[in-house]
Amino acid sequence: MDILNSLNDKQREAASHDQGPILVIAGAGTGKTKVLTHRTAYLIESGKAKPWEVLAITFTNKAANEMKDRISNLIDYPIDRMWIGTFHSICVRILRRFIDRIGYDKNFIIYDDDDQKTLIKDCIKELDLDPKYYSQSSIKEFISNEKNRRNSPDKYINENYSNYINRNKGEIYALYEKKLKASNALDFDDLIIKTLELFEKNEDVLNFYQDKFKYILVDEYQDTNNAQYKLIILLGRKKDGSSNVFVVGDEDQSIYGWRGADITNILNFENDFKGAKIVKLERNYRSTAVILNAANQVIKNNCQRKGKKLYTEQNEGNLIRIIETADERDEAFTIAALIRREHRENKIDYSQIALLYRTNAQSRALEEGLIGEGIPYKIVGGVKFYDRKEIKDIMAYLRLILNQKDDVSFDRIINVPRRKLGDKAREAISNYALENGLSKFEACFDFDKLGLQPSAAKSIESFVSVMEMLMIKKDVMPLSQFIINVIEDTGLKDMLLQDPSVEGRSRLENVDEFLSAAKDFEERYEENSLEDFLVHISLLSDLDKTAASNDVVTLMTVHSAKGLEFDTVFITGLEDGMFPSIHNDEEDNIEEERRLFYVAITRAKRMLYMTHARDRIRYGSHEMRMKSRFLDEIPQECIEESDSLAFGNKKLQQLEHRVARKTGFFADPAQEKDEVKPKLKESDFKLGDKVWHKLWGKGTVVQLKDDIIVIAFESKGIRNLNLEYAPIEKL
DNA sequence: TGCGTGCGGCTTTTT
DNA sequence: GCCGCACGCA
Repeated sequence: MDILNSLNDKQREAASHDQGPILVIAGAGTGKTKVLTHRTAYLIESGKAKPWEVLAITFTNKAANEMKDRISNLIDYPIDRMWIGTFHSICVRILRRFIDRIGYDKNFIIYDDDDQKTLIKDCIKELDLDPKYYSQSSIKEFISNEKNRRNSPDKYINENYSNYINRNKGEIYALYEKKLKASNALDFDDLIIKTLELFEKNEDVLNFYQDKFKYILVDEYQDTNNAQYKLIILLGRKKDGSSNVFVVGDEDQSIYGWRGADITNILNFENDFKGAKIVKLERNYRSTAVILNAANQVIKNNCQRKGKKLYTEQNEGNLIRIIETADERDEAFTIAALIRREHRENKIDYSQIALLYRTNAQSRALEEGLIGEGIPYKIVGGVKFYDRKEIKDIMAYLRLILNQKDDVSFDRIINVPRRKLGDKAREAISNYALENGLSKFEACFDFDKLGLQPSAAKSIESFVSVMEMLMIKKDVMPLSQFIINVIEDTGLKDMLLQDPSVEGRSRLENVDEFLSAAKDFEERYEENSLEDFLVHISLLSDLDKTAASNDVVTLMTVHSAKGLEFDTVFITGLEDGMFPSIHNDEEDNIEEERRLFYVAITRAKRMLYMTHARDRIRYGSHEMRMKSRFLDEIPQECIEESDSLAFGNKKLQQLEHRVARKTGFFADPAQEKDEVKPKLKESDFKLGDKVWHKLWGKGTVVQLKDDIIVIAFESKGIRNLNLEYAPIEKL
């Protein structure tokens, strides 16, 4: 069959597999997506399955969209009838249809991270617990864990009754669940959990979907958590004992353990699905031999793996450059200078260059370097578009209009824009709501019974009448038109217009962008109600918007980079405590950090740079840093180490000196004068000369070319230095 | 009720 | 070094 022609033997073996469970271990860059898409196309083209009988699950919308695009290039079927999506979006689709079976309203809303935290904060306050002992983030993690383990609050409280702290955590969990339910809201975990619950309590629904989905494909199987795993089992194991589950994954790229992903799901696949076939894809089509060699050697240090070794038929390629810099500013400027060089001399598009880091906080310094050199860039992640205050405000209005039980949204906007409704009014509303079993917004309809000052009651009255009008408008206007009405009628627009600051203007621009997103959604989808739009946004991540952008450098965390590839990659901040993160120092976690490093390495096709700083500012103060232990796991023959000075440009040098003066780290003022001494020339040295370096001491000249001098230091190994700037003396 | 100030805690990664 | 919170004043 034509569709399978472009695959290699292993890929074809996987893609054309017929009946029964199969696990495809697909190393980085081995054509995983190709196998998934070609298999799907093959199933349909060969008549084994109708398009609507295939369920393909991915982890990101971006991956889902890419799959759809690529499949539609392979076959002629309309792909919109196929179920291709993330775990979360697939579950929403099922819940939208059947959630009333487990006591929810079909127009439920989805609470994101932020909403969750707000709700948790309310719970802690309501239970009168000290936020010092119960932080929002730890409680959030706790609740998520318990949910995914499928422990109910009651069960947890019973089991931990004697432990005061844990019992209280259980109480928070219980109240949180109660409030969620009352708001007719689901959090991210619920999307999966409630689908499980639906299936478990309604055999007919489960049977319906089991019959419907003749073939199930799961991408990134190593990242499934307990609940997702159960979902696959439920849908995948048919009543007649058969199971056409096709999972693709790579245990070496399992990097979401902290989010509940369970690497044993992939390691134990054969036990869960008896008679499973296993295919390993090990031929890499992405990277040079040097890069692959480094990746293989690094990941070899892990124990939790099935083991595989990537190979390539590409040539050796460039050595990996490891660069030590003075601090994070030096790091940023060095990288910027190198990017310029790659762009100019090697004609590498900016869009083919990525800067990776362990934590989002690192992006700021890097950004400054790029700005300094005038290099265009974009940042993936960090503060997401839909997380911006002005956008969240509009969303809160939209959600409240849709679902009057949404207390979190109500609290957000009741005094935005200012309506002179402060703590007093809020308290009165909240009390009345509690006494009468209403949501806060519903309570507002009884504005004359709340026992408020006349002015406050009047304010609520006008708020309610605006909202009532909007609830009517919702059903008679196209989406984007309606949202414009919301922004104008509620006074949000005037509020933004009144702010003349730069931030104010950018907020207005964001609102405009939001409106065009709504317009776009309205035109693109047939199911374009407000409900649909809100779901769409809730499940969207920043990553999904990265595809269509112009020639700019990409900055992102290593996590975000999974699944992507670039010609040139910079892995930054390779210092102990940073990468690996100080939080993941124990044995188990260090393996996940190593996998993360492995993911980072394998993003690079041609050129890989790694940087680490000696000194980095964290929490506002300087910290000395050691280079990452992971760097020592890369074979010597793959790397070329140097100091940032080897790439010296004017800016960098000035910077270096400013740093020196400020911190006294480099040199004392007396030494600084040395810099004025005549520049060194190539002819000043010959191979084998002994030299003295200000920082690294004694060394021997081993190579000289174009103003770059390579010196073997007794303590520091081989370094490249720029003759023009290197602080060295002939001995 | 709204706004300014000062203090403390915190950063891992995100569908 | 930033954000959120508590407190105090107009």
